[in-house]
Amino acid sequence: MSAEPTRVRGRRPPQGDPVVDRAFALLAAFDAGHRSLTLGELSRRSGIPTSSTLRLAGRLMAWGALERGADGRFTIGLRLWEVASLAPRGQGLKQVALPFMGDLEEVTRQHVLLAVREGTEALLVERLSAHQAMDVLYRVGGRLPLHSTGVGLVLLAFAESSFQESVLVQPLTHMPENTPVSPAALRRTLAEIRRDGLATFRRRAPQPLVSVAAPIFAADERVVAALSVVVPQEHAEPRLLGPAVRTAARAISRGLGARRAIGAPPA
Amino acid sequence: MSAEPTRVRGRRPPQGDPVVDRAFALLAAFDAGHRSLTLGELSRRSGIPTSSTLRLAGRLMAWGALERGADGRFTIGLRLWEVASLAPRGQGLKQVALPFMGDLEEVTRQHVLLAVREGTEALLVERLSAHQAMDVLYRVGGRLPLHSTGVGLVLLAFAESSFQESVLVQPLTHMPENTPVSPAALRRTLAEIRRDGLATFRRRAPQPLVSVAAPIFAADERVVAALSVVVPQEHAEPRLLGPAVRTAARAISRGLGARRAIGAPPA
DNA sequence: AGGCACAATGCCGCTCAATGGAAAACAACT
DNA sequence: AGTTGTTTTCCATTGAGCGGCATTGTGCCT
Repeated sequence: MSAEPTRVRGRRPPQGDPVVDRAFALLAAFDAGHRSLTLGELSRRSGIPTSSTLRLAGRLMAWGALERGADGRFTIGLRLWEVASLAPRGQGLKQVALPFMGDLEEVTRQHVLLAVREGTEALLVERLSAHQAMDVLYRVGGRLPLHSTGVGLVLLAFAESSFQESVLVQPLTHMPENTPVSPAALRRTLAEIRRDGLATFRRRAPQPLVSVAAPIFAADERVVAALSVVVPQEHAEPRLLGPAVRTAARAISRGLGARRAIGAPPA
Repeated sequence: MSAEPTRVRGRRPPQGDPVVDRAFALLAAFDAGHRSLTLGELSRRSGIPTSSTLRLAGRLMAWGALERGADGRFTIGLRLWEVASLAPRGQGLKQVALPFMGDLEEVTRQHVLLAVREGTEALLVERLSAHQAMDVLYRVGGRLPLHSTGVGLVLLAFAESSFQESVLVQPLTHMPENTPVSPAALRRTLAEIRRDGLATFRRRAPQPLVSVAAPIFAADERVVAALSVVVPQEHAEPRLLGPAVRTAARAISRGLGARRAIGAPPA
């Protein structure tokens, strides 16, 4: 009966995720270490078959979410950057903060960081660094741990307590040194930060440094971001840095519409 | 015959664009004047029926491309900003340029702009502005005309000649004043810019200002961006600004890997 | 408090856009 | 010319996406 070889081409394969999710999976295949990808890499990293990857990537290119160089490698497109710059917690925040960050940088001549909380990490929204500043730690758009950076501690200290607990439950370590963090000590640190409206974080490795961070309040009186300066240990005069950071943070809060923007305890 | 009311629910409606295009149409519904949208607004601005908009927006939220506030309004999500920050022509460029832009700002105490070409316009990648600087003109992520801004003229002057012609063919006007641009004069201006590696653009309204711009070269020796300072007319000493901008632009080019980065004519 | 307009969400049966394996075209190596 | 890996084209199938409609929620003007 099967004289004819009956083409089995066309049998619809089992499907994966919905199209939209796949499209964004393509975008998520890019990271700091992989800013440009070939079709094959894109396919492997996103887990989508090559042919589907090509079809989808083609659509993303047509819109401008991806670009393709002369060598055939894909990169994130400028059109995506353009709409993404409308993110209130990204560019919107940065726009208000940047001039004040510039002031801080001029005074300290080191690094000035602006970060927000995203999930269980801090996301670096902006960084100003003088030429003569110490080696760079984090890049803009990158993620920082909440429990072992100045900005992270501030964001954690002013987060909802339910979220704090979920973080404190997990085992935490300071990363380059790989030393464990005591939950009790961290709890005490967070209380101090809330009391002072200021966090001071010291790190030994890779270089000894001090980070002084303060919260930034939005119009609804909640903490939306953290501002900090990072200076080398020997350079440090935290007693002088504290007021400077707090003042800048307060100025930014006022720029965001906060009225009673705190930064110091009522008494 | 039609005794039964025969439910016509379910008849598949005529479809619009493919899903992926629609998803990005949702993102494109946001702009500088509309950073947050209700479901209805999002639906109207993207041309997608409400129910479909809700379903799609839900998926975008699950991924983090959109966020929804307590008031039900949608905004661009931070996760999108995060991947978009990997765009080589956006953040990548900015990362190299920022320190040198900072130097320029400190000297001039006014605006420093960094822009790339995107389609027939310039896209503002970064802007530094001192507090005491004159009123702000453009925002980061916004678009500028090629033919009536300093950075735009540089990008146009160093673009492929086929593209230049396509621009020169169209009728152009300087915008706030609404005066027409003479193609012959523009052609001469572009030739001068190529010769000098420097553009000087003056504008009367809304305030008299001078913009001095220089090209930034990438590793392949092509112009990928333009750098400029914008200062008020009375303040201006273009003879001094020129070398400063050119030096900074050259430093950035070198940072991008350009070896023979020009900025002045060979002789 | 009733009526009106608009916004947001839930529901569901129909179909066509999206699907991935196969194979061809292309490239870069021996 | 053979081997290996990447990119692109082709296509028969089918479940994910479709939007009209109904319902509920929310302000605003009588």
